[in-house]
Amino acid sequence: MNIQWDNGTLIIKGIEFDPQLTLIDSAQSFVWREHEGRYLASVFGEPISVELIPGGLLIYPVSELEVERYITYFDLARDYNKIAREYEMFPKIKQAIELLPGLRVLNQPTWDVLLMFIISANNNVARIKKLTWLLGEYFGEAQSLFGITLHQLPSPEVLAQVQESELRALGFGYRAPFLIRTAEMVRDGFPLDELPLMTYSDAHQKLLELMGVGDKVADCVQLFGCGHADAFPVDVWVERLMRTWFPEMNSLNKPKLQRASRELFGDNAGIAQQFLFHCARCGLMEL
DNA sequence: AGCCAGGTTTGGC
DNA sequence: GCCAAACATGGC
Repeated sequence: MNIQWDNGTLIIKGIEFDPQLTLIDSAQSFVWREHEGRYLASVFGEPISVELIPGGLLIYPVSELEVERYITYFDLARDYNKIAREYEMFPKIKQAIELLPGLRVLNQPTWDVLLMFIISANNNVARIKKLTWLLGEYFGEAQSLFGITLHQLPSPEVLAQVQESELRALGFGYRAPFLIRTAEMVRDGFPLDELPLMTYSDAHQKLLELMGVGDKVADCVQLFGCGHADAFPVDVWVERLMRTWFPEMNSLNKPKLQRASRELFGDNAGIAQQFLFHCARCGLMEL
C-alpha cells in the first residue's frame, strides 16, 4: 500500500477497494451515496468523498491527522488475500472472497452502526437506506461537499428528544421507540466507546441491554462498528447459506448455529460472513 | 392476498 | 432456558 497525502487529498495506491460494492451494495453501511462517480457521506462529523482514480483511490478532504482514521475506516490495512488463503479448508469461504475483490469490512463509528442496524430489524435493504437517510435529513446536521448536501446522523442527545410519534409518522414503525430508548441510554452513560476494547462476549452481552438490540444486531454493531472481526451476524441469508453449504449446522437452532459458526471460522469469522452474505444475497453462489 | 426483508420483544410454558 | 406470536412498512 502506497499512501500519499497532499494538502487535504489522500491518495492510496496498491490496494484493492471497490467503493460501489463496499459502500453501496454490501449493506454494511447505509449512509453512503454515489454522485457522478464520487461516493459521499458524512462520517466522523464531517463530509467525505471517495473516488477511484487510475491505479488507486482518492479520499477528500482528509487532514494529515485523519489519514490513519480513514485507513482504518475503509479497512485498507487488512490483507484479504491472506485471509482467503487461511480459509483453504473452507472452499465456500475462499471462493466467496475471490468472487468479490475489493469488498472490505468497514470500521464505522459504533453509534452510527447501532442506529442503522436497529432500523435493519426485519426490514429490507432499500427501506433501511431510506430510513437511515430520513434520520439524518430530519434530525442530523446538514453539511455540503462538491455542492451536494449531506447529513450527519443525529447524536444520542438529539435523538433522545425526538417524539416517538414523529418517527412513526416518518415510517419507522415499531422501531421508533427502540431508537429513542437506546438514544436515551447512550446519552445517559451507556459505555459505547468501551465496547471496542472489550472481548467479543463482554461487548455482546453489554449491547443486549439496549432496546432493539438482539443477538444479530449486536453482532453487526460489533463487526461493523467495534472492530470485532470475530463477530458472526446470522440473518436470514446467513442462516440459509450455512444450512445449505455446511449441512452439519442443520441440526442446530439459530442461536446454536451462530455460536458454532463463530467458533468454526475463528478470528476472521465476521470477514468471512460478509463475503458469504453478499454472494448468497446477490446469487453469485448457488444456494 | 400473502410472503419476505441483514429480528426483537414479550409472554407462556 | 426454549418457543410462538405480535410487531410497521413497502415491494413483489
